[in-house]
Amino acid sequence: MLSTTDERPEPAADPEPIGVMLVDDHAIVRQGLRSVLEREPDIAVVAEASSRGEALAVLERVSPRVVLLDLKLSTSSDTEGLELAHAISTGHPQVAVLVLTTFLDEQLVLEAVRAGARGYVVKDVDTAALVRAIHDVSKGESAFDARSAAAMVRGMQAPPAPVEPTLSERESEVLQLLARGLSNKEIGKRLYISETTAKFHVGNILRKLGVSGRAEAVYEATKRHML
Amino acid sequence: MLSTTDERPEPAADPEPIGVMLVDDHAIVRQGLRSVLEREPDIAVVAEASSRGEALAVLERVSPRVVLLDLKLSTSSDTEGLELAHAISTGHPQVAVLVLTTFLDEQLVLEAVRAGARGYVVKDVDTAALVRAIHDVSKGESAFDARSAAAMVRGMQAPPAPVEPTLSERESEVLQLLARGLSNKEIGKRLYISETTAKFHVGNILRKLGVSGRAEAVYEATKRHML
DNA sequence: CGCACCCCTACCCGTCCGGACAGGTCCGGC
DNA sequence: GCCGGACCTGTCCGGACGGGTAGGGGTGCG
Repeated sequence: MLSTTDERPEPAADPEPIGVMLVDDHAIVRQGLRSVLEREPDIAVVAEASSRGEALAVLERVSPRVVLLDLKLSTSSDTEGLELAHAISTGHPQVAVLVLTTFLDEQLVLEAVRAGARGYVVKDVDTAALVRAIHDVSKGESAFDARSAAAMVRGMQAPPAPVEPTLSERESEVLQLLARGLSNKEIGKRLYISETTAKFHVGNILRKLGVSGRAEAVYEATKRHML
Repeated sequence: MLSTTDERPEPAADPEPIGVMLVDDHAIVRQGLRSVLEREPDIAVVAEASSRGEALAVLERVSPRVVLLDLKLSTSSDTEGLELAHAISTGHPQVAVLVLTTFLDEQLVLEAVRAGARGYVVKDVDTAALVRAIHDVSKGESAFDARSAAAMVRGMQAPPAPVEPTLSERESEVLQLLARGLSNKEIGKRLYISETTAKFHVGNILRKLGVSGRAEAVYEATKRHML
């Protein structure tokens, strides 16, 4: 490689900067991250993407060492980011996925790891921590900020009841109506089934959610993003 | 007409840059915004704050023309940002509050305006739009990106039932317990009141929320960020 | 002083809920 | 073919729920 390009006064670092790709659907966030990272001599932002499809398309052409993925569980599609993380880490195993997110969701840290993420950093941290995390994952190590790591540990050692109950198709429908305050009779009418059947489904929902009443069911379902 | 004391020497290029203060509890976001804005010759980031208290304290010393306020309804304290917006716009009327947020919440746009915000921009927009918004509010105009404006219009012309019901202190407590599935009897026991009284409060909650049952109450309360 | 508002309590009553029985039909997989 | 699962239906019953009516207390305001 003929490094005829530029004569840096810095003889030490950057034999080759770490190529980073930014994935976030917010242009301003991407811009901000780019500005922050461009100050680092050994980091180069080599690509950006604002969606799942775009990210995967770009990865066919360029191969960054690190993908900085903003997992915003904001816009309803809670799992979209996780799917993308999984798609990247399976399809491009040489690329390290570093999840950057706004909130610390204990559950989400675990799911991110399962989806192949090599690190999880909450946006709350200072710039230095983010840069450190990028360095870490680029070297094949994992990188979790203190709180994420703690959340992960807590999640790991609490496996007694992690099994997310799976509602059947019908039960999900009933749950929707249940949340809007419909009585069993009304649910039955709406779904063209008898009140008895509606009660049957409601009972199953309560059992699966581990709750003892409709109100609590709505509360739990909300927390688990089932509504 | 606010063209007051200051005599501009140069009508042309930056006689004085627009002083902007950043309020966001995420250091990375602040850093990113600062980087973006520093590229604008006629904008100067003159202060930062990461919390309500800090912001108000800083405003005692410096007087930016624009406060860029990140209203993240993420961390539970949904109204904290709104309170800050209100505090700033009442205590420092010469300061324009420009709300910058991650999500477009129809309700929140209206509340922000009521709280005195002069503009509302979703982070999703490109940098140029943000810069334009800062210019606009600094000139005393209002600035809303297309979607926020649309949301505001929709909200405005739908005033038949916009009156947010206000729950009393006690009712809020009852609502919390209600959502966790407690029965009237249990609520009474927990709050050291009789079951009858618990029923009384629950009834008032249902009436104020305009719903007909506990389940629906939880659903509505969740939607209105009351839990 | 009324008046409004919030908080607390009691009784009645019809409805609904949730659980426990006890069945039935389909369907796909071992 | 048998088994499990999802889906559907019924009956019984004690308790919870929601609405109504009718009071008690306290605070703060004009």
